Amino acid sequence: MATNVQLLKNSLQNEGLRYTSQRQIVWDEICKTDDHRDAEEIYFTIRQGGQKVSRATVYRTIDVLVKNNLVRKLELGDGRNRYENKLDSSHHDHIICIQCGKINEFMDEDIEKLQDEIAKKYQFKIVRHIHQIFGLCKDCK
Amino acid sequence: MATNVQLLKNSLQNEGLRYTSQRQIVWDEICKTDDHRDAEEIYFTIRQGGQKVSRATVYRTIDVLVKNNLVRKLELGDGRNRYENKLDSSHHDHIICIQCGKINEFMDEDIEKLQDEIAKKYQFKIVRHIHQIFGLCKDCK
DNA sequence: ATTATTTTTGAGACTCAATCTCATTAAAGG
DNA sequence: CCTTTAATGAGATTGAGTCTCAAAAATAAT
Repeated sequence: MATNVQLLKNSLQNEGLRYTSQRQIVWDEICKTDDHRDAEEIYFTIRQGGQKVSRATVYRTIDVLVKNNLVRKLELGDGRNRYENKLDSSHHDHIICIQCGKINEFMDEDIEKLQDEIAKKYQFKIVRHIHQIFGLCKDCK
Repeated sequence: MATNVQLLKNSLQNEGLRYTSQRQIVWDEICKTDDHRDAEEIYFTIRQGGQKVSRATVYRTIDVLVKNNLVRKLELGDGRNRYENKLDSSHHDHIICIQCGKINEFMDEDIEKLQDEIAKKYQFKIVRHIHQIFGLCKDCK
C-alpha cells in the first residue's frame, strides 16, 4: 500500500497537483479490487465505507489517474465508463458477456502487430486502441 | 434509391412495423452520405432540408435500422454514437484521428481469425465486436 | 368508402452520467 | 502565523438519449 501512496504522489507531482486525503481515498478504493467499476459504484462504495468524498472529486480524481496511467478507462458504449487499476496489469483488451456482464481480459501479440501494420498503411501514429469482443460466455450461451 | 425504399420496407415488415414517410426520410438522410454522423447531426440536417421529423422519431428509426443491419452504430466513447449506412459496405473497423476527427475504415481477415480463436479460448460465442484504433493521421502528426 | 382498431408521431418532460460553479476549506511556502 | 493558491463539496447544469401521452396516420373490418 505504501507504493500506492507513492504512485499517487508521483502522478500528482507530475501534474502540478496537491496531494490530498480525498485523492488518496479514491485511489485506494480503485486499488481495492480488480473489478471494472463505474464512477458511481466507486463513489458509493467510498460513502458506504463511511468516508466522505464528493462526487465531483471522485470524477476529477479518476480523470487524473487515467491521464497518469494508473487507471484504465473502459468505454463499453452503454453510457457508463468503467475503471480498473493498472497495478501489475499489463496491456490487455476485453471480452464481455452481453448477458451477465462478465468481463474477461485478453491480450494477443499478433493482433497488436497487425494493428501496427494497419496504422502504418494509413500513415497513422497510434495513441491508443479499443478492442472489445461482445458475446455470450459459456454460462450464458 | 428504389432499392433503399425496398430495404426499409423489408426491415419494417421484419419487425412488424409500418412503413411511414418519416421513417423513409430518416433512412434517406442516412443513405445520402458515407459519413459517420451522430443522431443530432442527422436530425438537424433533415430539419435544415425543410422536412419535419421529430427528434424522438429520428432516434427510434435509427434504432430499428441498426437492429436490422441497415446501419452500423459506432461507439467512440465520447458520449455521442455515430451512424453510417451499410449499403454496399462489408464489415470493417475504424481508425480515428484524435486531432481532426477523420475516420478511416479497415478490415483485416487475420485479426478476425485471431478474434475467433480468443473467443474459443474463453468459450464465448461472439455476437459483435468493436475495434478502434485512435491516433494521429498523417496530416496531424 | 366509412368506420373502427391499432400503430406512429411529436412536443416536451424526464433520466442519468458527467461536468461546472462558486463559496468554503485546506495545503504550501514564506 | 499569514498569505497565496489550489482543492473540495453541494447543488445546478449539460447533453445525449428515452419516455409519455394526446393527436395524427395507417391498416383492417364492415
